[in-house]
Amino acid sequence: MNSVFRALADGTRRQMLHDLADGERTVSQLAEPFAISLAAASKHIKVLEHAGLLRREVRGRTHFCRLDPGPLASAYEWLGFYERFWTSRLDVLERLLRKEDESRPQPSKQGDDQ
Amino acid sequence: MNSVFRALADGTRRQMLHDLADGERTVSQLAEPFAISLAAASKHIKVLEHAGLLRREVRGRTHFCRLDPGPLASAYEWLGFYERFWTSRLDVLERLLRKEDESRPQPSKQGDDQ
DNA sequence: TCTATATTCAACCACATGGATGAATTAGAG
DNA sequence: CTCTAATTCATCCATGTGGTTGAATATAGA
Repeated sequence: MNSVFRALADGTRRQMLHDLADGERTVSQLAEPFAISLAAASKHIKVLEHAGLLRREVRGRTHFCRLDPGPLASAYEWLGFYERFWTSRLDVLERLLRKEDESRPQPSKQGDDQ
Repeated sequence: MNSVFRALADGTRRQMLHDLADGERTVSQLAEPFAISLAAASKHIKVLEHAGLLRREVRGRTHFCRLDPGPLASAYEWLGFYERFWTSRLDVLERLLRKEDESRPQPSKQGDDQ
């Protein structure tokens, strides 16, 4: 779990995952959108691989990567434990009120509700 | 999002969140289960706070912490994008086969499928 | 075989992280 | 006011991270 969340804690790697969601990609293809060296991208890919989020298949001199959703499912499951906290009536009410607050930046007469 | 996943990438902090799921906790209470200094626990709590996962209310000399589920909901939502990958028929089949494989450690005749 | 391509490896650097420890801050309790 | 409790601050340390660069490895192609 540690390595999974750690891997997700970086925008570069999250976008790589997003790219992999469209299908198989080579290391160069994954690196292409970023202004970093291939070696740096290679390290990111290794982090994803170590977290089990990415599987690599070497065909010739090219490394083809594909998404492995297993750890994402585990993370999703872990977070699911807390689902009740953001779907509870109290929390929904609280967020509604906060949203109300944001869309009404004139604190002329706060306290109509609640 | 970075800071949220970063905060979740540590077992100590994940357990703190789990403790907070049972209700309000003080800094000392959150630190108690761990064999680390209060200062170290305080740092963990600050990481959670910075990620927006924890709200702090100072009453007297005691800091009371409670869970803020908002960022967890965001993370959950982010992961939800990939849900189709672990609920697709192909993936379910693949995981079933892998589970079959694990429960049958005699590789006498691999290659029946595929 | 020679060369270009795809990728990793090995150092190196700046900075973040998780921990310890001891002093500082703040506030109840007597 | 003084003592103690709750917490942070400041400093230090070892290790990890994200990045660079240049060399190494391995394969495809002429």
